[in-house]
Amino acid sequence: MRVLFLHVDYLEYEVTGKALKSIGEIPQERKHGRVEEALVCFLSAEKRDEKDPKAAALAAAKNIEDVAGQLHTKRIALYPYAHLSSDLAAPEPAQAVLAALEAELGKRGYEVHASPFGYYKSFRVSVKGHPLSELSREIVAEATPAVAEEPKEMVNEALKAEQRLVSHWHVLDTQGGFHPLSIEAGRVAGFDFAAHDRLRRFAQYEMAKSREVKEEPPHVRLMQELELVDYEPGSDPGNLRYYPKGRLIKGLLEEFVSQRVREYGAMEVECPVMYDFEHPALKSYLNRFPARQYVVQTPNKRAFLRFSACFGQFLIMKDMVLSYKQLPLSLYELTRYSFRAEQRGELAGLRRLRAFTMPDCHALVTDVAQAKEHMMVRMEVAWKLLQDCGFSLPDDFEVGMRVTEPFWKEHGDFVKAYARRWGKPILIEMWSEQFFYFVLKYEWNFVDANDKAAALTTDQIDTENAKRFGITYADEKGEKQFPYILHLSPSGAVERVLYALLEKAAADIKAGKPPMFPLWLSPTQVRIIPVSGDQLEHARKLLAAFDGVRADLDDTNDTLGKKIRRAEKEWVPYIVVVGKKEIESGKLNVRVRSTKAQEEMTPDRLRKLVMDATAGRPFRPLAENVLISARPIFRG
RNA sequence: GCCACCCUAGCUCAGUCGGUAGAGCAGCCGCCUUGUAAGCGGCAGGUCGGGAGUUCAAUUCUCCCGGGUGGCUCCA
Repeated sequence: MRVLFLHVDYLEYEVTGKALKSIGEIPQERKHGRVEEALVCFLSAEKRDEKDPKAAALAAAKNIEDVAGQLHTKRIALYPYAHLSSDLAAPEPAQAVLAALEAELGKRGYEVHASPFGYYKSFRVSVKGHPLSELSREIVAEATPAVAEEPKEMVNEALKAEQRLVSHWHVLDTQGGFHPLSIEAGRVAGFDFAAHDRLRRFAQYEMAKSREVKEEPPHVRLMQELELVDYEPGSDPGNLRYYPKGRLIKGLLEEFVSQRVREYGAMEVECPVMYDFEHPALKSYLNRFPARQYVVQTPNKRAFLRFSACFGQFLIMKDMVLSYKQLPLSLYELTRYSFRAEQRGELAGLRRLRAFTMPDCHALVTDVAQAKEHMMVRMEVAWKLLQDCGFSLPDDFEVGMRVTEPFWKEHGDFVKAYARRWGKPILIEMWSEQFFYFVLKYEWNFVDANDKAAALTTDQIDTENAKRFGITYADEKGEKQFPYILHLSPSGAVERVLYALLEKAAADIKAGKPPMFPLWLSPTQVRIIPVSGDQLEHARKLLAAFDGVRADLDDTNDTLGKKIRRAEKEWVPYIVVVGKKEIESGKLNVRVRSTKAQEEMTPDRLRKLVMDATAGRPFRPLAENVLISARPIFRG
């Protein structure tokens, strides 16, 4: 609510006409009025007052009383005046606020004159002109616990800091060459990008924030058409639904990432999804992490939903008894979910979500030297993992590295070694000082067809949080030391892995190649199609030859062409057609998606082909009924 | 969150200069028994995203809300 206070000799007004069509008639005697020696309050009720008109009226009454007290007047004129605010309440709630305010002031012993709401009025006013006679205030209702309006998001110090952040950009090539970048005429300059177009697009995205394409990301249509993932209007934006086939793929990715991180040596733990705002360490951590939180009201406190696994693992680590002999030491959790209340317009399909699944692995290391060494160990884990998920490295990604100037000066060799290992030039953002809890952070960014970049794998060297959370280890002398902490997400958010796979497939479509998932992720690996109903029984028996393979059977009585088409639209990698010939020969006619060829082979041979190509990856059985005719449609 | 645009059958889309809507595919029923990306016929299917307003009449015009897309901002 906004109020303009005027201490007046007199105020006179006269109704000239209705301002709102919906407003009721008023009696003749209310159509004009005059007050003398009064405190006039021009009032605008605002949107935010609608939630609790009573509380708004109460807060306003308190303010008016405060001002009236200083002016020693008991006479108050309330004058509805819409022009004080650009965010007005709707007429009904506004009238409710004003009525409640009038009643409240009456109760407090004031003589209250209220001019009518919803009418144009002419007025004359004589203002006294002393220092207190003109005054405006913006009044916000105090939140009472029972009806508290929770802030939709928390904007913390880190977010604000990031907005002020000044940084400088460079390209670091594999020979250690360091090229400062600048923006000239909207284009990134300072490095010859001729052989590195995607790095150019990434730098352009990061530095100039300008987009060259303005299209819907192709993965959105694909995720829907393939019945993998879809929007869920019944939830909050950025919280998606997964259909059986999407759940299958996501589940396999989740299992695979976790498997690899355990093999690397991390210990898997599980932590709560919500945390107390008032916990001292968390409170200060929140202010160093640039993210917006979901806020939840528990029965007796306000909590935020985790946006990563960091604090859960830190709270465990602070209670652990640790020796230098045990470091480096890693804890791991696959967070389903991590929550970030991203701004509405930032959400995009699977690229940017409010609820996402992030593998998060924190390693405690003794010092910078061990941090650097161990970061490279983890880099190899992530490298192999993404390769085995179906990506080409380093081709499919661009490194963005953020580093503080002091770290660069002291450990530039490490950064150069990293670029050499990566095998292509990397983009470096350098900060003159340490704004966040890390001194170095890298991300592997997938740059899509629309020149949008999305970070997948990321690791950081954290120099602050051990102190903040009280995490210590005993060194050789038995003295307590604060370790450094590495923050690795080996694959990045699982949803983003799926996003990148779909975007890659979309690029294949554009290039005239058949789009595919890696075999171990294909919802159907082998589709058996009988030529006609006569072969259906034989085809049914054939399923038994594909133990350990996701094989299904098109038992509809559609034509062969139609059944082939259906399988192709589902991206089935191996389509087995069974007719009279095959029954007689005992061989299968296999339509191979990747080569578009038809090949003759035995059932055993095909099974072995699939088993070999998926060895070492997790397996899940079919997500839906083995018979096509028994499957529902989730989405046309 | 801000600015712009979009929302019609399960899906993809027509359409109504304001008089409550149509196609293809999918679904169901029947015929066909199929040789490598859509066989034929019939039936059924809609609070035209939700609410309010203007109007004799709103899917159509206006406003609000929701969902989505693009841009800004921002990130795993």
